[in-house]
Amino acid sequence: MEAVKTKTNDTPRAMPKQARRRQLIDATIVCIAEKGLSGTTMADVTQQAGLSMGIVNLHFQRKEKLLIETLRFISDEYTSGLNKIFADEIMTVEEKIIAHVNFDFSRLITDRNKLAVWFAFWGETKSRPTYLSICANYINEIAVNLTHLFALLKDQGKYEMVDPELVCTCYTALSDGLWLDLLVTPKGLNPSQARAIAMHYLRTQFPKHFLTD
Amino acid sequence: MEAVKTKTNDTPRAMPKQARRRQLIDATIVCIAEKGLSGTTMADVTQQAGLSMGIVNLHFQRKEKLLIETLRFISDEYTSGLNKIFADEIMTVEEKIIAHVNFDFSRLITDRNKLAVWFAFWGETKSRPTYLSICANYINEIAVNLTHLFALLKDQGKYEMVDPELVCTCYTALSDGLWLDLLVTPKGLNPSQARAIAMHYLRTQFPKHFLTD
DNA sequence: TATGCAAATGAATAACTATTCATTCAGTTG
DNA sequence: CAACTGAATGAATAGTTATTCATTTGCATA
Repeated sequence: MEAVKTKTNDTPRAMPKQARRRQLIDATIVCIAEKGLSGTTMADVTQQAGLSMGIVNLHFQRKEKLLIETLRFISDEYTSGLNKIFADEIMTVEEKIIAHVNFDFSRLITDRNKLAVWFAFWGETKSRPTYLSICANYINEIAVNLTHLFALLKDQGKYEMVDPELVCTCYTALSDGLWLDLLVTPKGLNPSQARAIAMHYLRTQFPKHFLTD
Repeated sequence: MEAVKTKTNDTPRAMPKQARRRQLIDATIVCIAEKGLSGTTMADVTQQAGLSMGIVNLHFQRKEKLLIETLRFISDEYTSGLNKIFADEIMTVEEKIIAHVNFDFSRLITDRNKLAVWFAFWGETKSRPTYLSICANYINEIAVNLTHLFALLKDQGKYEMVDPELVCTCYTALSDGLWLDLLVTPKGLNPSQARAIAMHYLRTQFPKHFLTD
């Protein structure tokens, strides 16, 4: 790992608290991606941020809290992106679903550093319920919203045999698996191919829709 | 974590080397599931195995080697199960694919302790190429075999539009995602439901097959 | 430009964990 | 059954990493 500063070159003393916290979270994401969750030390994070040892404890009290805030940051970023789509009042149902897929495989979300953080935490979920509780709410909320969109599309297209809840579970699992693929074997699959696979699945369920790519 | 011995109650001195190694690997799986990869110490593992501190270094030299052997064990278990199916000379193509799916969602594979180990290692893959290299071969081999089965089924059923490679990638990602679901939210999905979702996908690709459940 | 003060530093400390190895132990052999 | 052998033990050691806090720094205000 090169000791490159994650944010700005200089270190203005009076940077707003929030910005410094964000700087440390960014550094943590890079470190987890490069050294793994178990290999990330306080020295690594602070060096990556271009700051001194004590800084994490100053802003987050304990290492564990920094990790939790890092997970929360990534989790919020994902949730809020999707919520914008769900709340939109102009897009059609079909457009919203496409927007959802596009977001899932956008640069923002398929950034390999962030994917590494996601899976690092998922791998520890069984032993640290805190990690799960941070994500549990958003997982459920998204499932409800996405299932609703599929139900609307089912009505619109007279897809008698479609089970919206099943399609939601299947799509969600599929995108999780595709993310894993993007993280683990980046040479094998790129984000736009992953997106195409997700669309392929949706077309099998709603053959009259999603034909425009 | 209760300090329950993973294997036998007694500790026969002259246990074959291989059995003692296996006992330590079993203990490691339990520890990673219960404390996470980053939280698993040598003291945890040896206590879980009901043995003494020095035993891991005696049999594996270093902690890292124990971890690698644990991943290799789980990886081999999966690969060899599938290879038996691929090599079978009696089953039809359709039966082999069903057997593959059944294996993917069998007790042996959906054991939450083992799933926790899988994802713990996936999460560290980007930072530890060794972990990836252990799995890279088998990932590729399985993909080749499974794609071949799909290609055969395509011919048999005259499924003009099916792309076997795409179906393989999609099925693989889907099962990865379903495993993650089983690990993270066991209340939400059980193995037989997960299996049903995988079959649901295959039916959409090969509608004339896989109708018997 | 002096004073106050919160932010930041990093050497020192405390806590933890992997590894070592002299010793003990249990089974085997002559 | 005494001597031998290799497995197993676990206290001691070496190494690593989180956390603390006395001190320094840079900015804001008077």
